Amino acid sequence: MSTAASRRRPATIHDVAREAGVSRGTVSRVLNGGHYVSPAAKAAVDAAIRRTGYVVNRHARSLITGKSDSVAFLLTEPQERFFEDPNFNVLLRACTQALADRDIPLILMIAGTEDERRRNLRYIEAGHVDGVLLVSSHSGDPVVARLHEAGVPVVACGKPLGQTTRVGYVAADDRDGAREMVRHLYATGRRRIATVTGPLDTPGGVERLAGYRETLAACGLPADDDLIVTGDYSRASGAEGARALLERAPDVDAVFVASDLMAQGVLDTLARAGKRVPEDIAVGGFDDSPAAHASQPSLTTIRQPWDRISAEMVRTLLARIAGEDPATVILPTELVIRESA
Amino acid sequence: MSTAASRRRPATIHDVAREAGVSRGTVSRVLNGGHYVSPAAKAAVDAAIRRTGYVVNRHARSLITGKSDSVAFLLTEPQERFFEDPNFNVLLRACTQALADRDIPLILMIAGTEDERRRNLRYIEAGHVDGVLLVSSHSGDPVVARLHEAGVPVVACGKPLGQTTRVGYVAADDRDGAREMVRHLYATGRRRIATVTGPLDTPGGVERLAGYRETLAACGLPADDDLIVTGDYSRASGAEGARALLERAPDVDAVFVASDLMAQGVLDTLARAGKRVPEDIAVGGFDDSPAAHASQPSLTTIRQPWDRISAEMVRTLLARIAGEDPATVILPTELVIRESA
DNA sequence: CATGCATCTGTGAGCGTTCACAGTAGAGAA
DNA sequence: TTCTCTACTGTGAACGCTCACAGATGCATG
Repeated sequence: MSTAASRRRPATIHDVAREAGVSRGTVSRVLNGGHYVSPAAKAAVDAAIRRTGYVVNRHARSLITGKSDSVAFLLTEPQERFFEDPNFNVLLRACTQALADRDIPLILMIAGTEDERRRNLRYIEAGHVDGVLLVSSHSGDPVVARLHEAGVPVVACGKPLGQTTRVGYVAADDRDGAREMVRHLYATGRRRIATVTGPLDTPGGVERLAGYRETLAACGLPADDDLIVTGDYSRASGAEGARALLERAPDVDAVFVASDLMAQGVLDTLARAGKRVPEDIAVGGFDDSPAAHASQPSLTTIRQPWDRISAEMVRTLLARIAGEDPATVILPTELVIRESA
Repeated sequence: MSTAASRRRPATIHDVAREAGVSRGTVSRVLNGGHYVSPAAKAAVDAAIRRTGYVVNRHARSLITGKSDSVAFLLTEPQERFFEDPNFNVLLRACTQALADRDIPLILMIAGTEDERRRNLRYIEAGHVDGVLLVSSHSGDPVVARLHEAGVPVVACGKPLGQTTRVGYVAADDRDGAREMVRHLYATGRRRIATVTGPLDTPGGVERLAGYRETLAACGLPADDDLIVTGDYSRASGAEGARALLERAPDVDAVFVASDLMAQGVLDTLARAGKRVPEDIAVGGFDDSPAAHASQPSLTTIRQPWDRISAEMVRTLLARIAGEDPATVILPTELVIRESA
């Protein structure tokens, strides 16, 4: 009677029901938690599922439940940033896996251009995904507001700046990480501590600068605008920033750089200027990217807990989808001491 | 009468039909190409769609067509490789965009462990995607055979080694790229040309080594096994390979390294050994990764046309889904001359 | 005037699920 | 006994769409 699953026509819930000698409803109940099903029926259904190789048709299910059982990973960044920043990779991978653990596929969306943004929003607003993991660090991003308006659950990576709507997000404690690094530089005897910041329309740029300022004040060091230059997270801007710093304040003995990539640029410039690191100038980075321990000298930096960030993003997004209020999660960073400071 | 799309209940094809004063069938025909529809009806439907904000429910469509209108991007690689190799990023992004142009969502799947592999295969075999973009460089990958057996259209990135089944793939011309690099080294006067290969169970490892050998022979240089060391694409293995090379053949004047990342390792070792690049030893890489022009000295390398590779992968996969036979596409590489050779 | 053909349109059926509801059986309480 | 409650099971009706088919129209052809 029973036959193995045919490649041609995949087994349906009907086939399973017939095979198990029960009704569709019972099979469906087994599929959805197994409540109100007798042990005997459940066993029969399980066996029938195994025999037929049945896999639920998600389209049919989604059609009636109205849920898609999938979420979007939406990246609204200019192209370069995506490639230069290794954090995105870690984040993407960890989110994919955290979702896979719950059997939820991740749909990757990249909105670099206005046109792509429109297309992706259309897709999302049509209800084709249950929620959105948003990676978008720039302030005033209209996507956040649009999604909120459409009633789509969203969890952002990093605090979305300049938003009037309340949106859940998960972030590392940028400010405290910066504090910790500057405290470390101070503790190792540095007294003229400069900084190369990130763009000031990103949370990382703003918060890390704030942590730097706070700690300088707390240590009793004077605030000096000559010690602050603004970068854009690129290696080139780090190199440029270090040049400016050396010119404006030749007596600097430490630089807190708001990203490892920029720190590479800083190291380039310092090497070219004949400064020894860390003997003449200590350099502290941020991110603990793979480049951090590959650089010469290896980089003392602040590790962001990307695995936990991803896990929390997925967890809070699913909670949001289940009806909970937007949540904010701030995760602690960790100082990683290597050669450069 | 007509009202804007309600956030609560999205417009259905019924709403559009009523709004346009036609039947569901006509609306459906407009949606699917507009054949056998009078201009007047089409205009009315288009207007109604715009007014209602209608977006097709893909689940309902998929339920009846049996197609999901989505494809999977399946990565079956050990974790490290994914992060270290910038090519994956380029590939992933370009594929996402090429698919987005055709309004097809990309579902990202990562199968690092056996468990993940099983889960992803189950999902794919259930027919939840129409096809698979496969990134898996190791030979004898059982995934290829499984997918083929399940009748799922597949296009691989790079030639799948050790497969008995015929599977379509898109690849750069590794062998010719290697030839070109070795020819370049020869043309600039080098006569003791060594190589650090990739793993020999990957197409890149095999083909680039073959190109190296061919060109040596074509140039009338003797084949010397002391000049060949095998790496694993990691920076560390490049450093290790260079050490072995310097010991076994102290007179080498050039190294063709099968990846930029390994070439970084080679440069590290050479610098430590006091060798000048390119004066004492020329170094040629492969990939043209971002690191190639960031290294000291910048790396002469072979560029793989990742944008075209992605575009071709998507194109051939869609053709395969449409019923065409598996296709093989080989794309030309390009020599990029910088400081190291 | 019938016939054929191409173009256009509406209708019913059905894709594979879940959900609400009705119904059954058995156990315990009144 | 009879009633109520709980645990379990089956059945129709959707969900929103496409597809096959039947029908209608207009126009050229025999």
